[in-house]
Amino acid sequence: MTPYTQLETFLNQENEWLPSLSLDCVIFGFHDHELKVLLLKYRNVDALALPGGFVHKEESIDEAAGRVLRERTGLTDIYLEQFYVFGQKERQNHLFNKTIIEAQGFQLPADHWFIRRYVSVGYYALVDFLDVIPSPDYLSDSIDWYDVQTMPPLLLDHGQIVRKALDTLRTLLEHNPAGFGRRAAPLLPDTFTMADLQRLYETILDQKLLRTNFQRKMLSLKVLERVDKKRTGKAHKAPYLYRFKPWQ
Amino acid sequence: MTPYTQLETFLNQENEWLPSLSLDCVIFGFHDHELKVLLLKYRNVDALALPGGFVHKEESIDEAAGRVLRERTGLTDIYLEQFYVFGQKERQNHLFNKTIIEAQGFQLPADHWFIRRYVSVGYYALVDFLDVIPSPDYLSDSIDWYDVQTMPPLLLDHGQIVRKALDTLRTLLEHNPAGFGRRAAPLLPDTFTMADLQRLYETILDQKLLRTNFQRKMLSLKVLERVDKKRTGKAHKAPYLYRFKPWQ
DNA sequence: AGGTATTGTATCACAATGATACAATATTCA
DNA sequence: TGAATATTGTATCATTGTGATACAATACCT
Repeated sequence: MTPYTQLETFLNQENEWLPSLSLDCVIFGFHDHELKVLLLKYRNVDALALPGGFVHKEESIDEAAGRVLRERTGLTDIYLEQFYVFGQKERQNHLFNKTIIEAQGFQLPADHWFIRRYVSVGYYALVDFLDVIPSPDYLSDSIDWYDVQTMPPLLLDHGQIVRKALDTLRTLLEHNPAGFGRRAAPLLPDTFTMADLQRLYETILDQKLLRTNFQRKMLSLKVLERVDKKRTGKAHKAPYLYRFKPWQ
Repeated sequence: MTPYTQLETFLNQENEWLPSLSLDCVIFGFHDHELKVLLLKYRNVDALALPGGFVHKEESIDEAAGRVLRERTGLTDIYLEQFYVFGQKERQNHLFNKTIIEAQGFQLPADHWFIRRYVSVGYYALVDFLDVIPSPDYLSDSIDWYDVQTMPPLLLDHGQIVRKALDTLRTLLEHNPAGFGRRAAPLLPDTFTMADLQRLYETILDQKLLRTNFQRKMLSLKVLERVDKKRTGKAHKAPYLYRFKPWQ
């Protein structure tokens, strides 16, 4: 099917979806000491946006979020969590949707379902950066990882949505570091050093932590398992490697 | 307007609302050392349900929640917070809605907007028990306060919604007692004793707290202001009265 | 006027945390 | 080859926060 007919098919699928409800996924990865988020760029539209989607009439919103994540990343069985509903009347996603469709050469009638007002449920996911092979769909030019700290301004309220997701992550990490540690497992390689883990925490919290106390704290949580010595070619004492213990 | 025509008008208002989106309000009050929640009973239907509503096409979901609260309690400027979205496909609110309408003697066509699937945003509010004069509307028999601990089973997933709201309150109270203290102001009279405050905390947390440590903790938060001596007729040492300090 | 139940505060032990010190060590480089 | 280097693992000290207990103060009752 050509992109053009795919799009046409999509635009005729009004009855597939629950009206006025959408969802946006903030998909976090970690690489090169940077917290990354998966963003896509629509054809002929300049700014970046979150991957999002709609809810089938016969699926729960959690299932819909899992499906969107799978469609975008190919990943299954990923921890996904709803964190907020964005329902400002000024969201103007209808203008945004009109723009990305018209950039493809289509004209939409004023009451087309795709350019109505949507209330959007925000979900975030923590995924393994290396497992994701981003591949753009028929609406988008590209889908890629961007550093959360330095990403360009996003379309609509998507910048706010990313910030809220980050806030949620921070709260989780401050109030329930053990729970976070487990869910954060995909963000790190199978085994990692304490310094790796600390960099992840520092990136999310956006603050420096005292190395020695961080180590003490992490070990006291009993969620890490010491593996071996790292011996790779660094000119210092070789650090221990750790992995997350299996659940419970 | 008679209840009958009011209901008829309402059932014709499909275009007023955002489709597939509803909201439910968990309105908490505190009285007689019990945490209460406002529940309504629909005419000719036995079980209890949360007051809920829909979102106007020209209002944000937060505004809609404020409006629903105002319609039910007459209260304005109340702290309201979104705490979760309930989007299971098995929610079956359509069956529930069908039941409460047919209990009024109406027959609805199978595709009527009121008996479609809804995804519901949960909001909670903390209000002054004494300020609320519950008055039932044309769909409901009664609206009244029920003790959270002993309330009867609720319709649909409304029991789960109340529990989730309580969980959110608990988390707030454990991780941010100062922030909670401020928002909880409507739950207590203008001035109150430390024992009153402790009973509120114990009720929400559903656990006993050590009196002396509770007092120390609360005073350390710097959100309370000591007022006077209580002299009312209790056969003990008169406790101090406190009030919440104005914000910041 | 003494008894009673409750309240306000002090204190002790212990756990958690911030901060600093220092020895151990894998590699590099003189 | 062996000292230099940067980092790592652990110990320790001071401070703060918390659970638990003790006790004096006091408003009202009888």
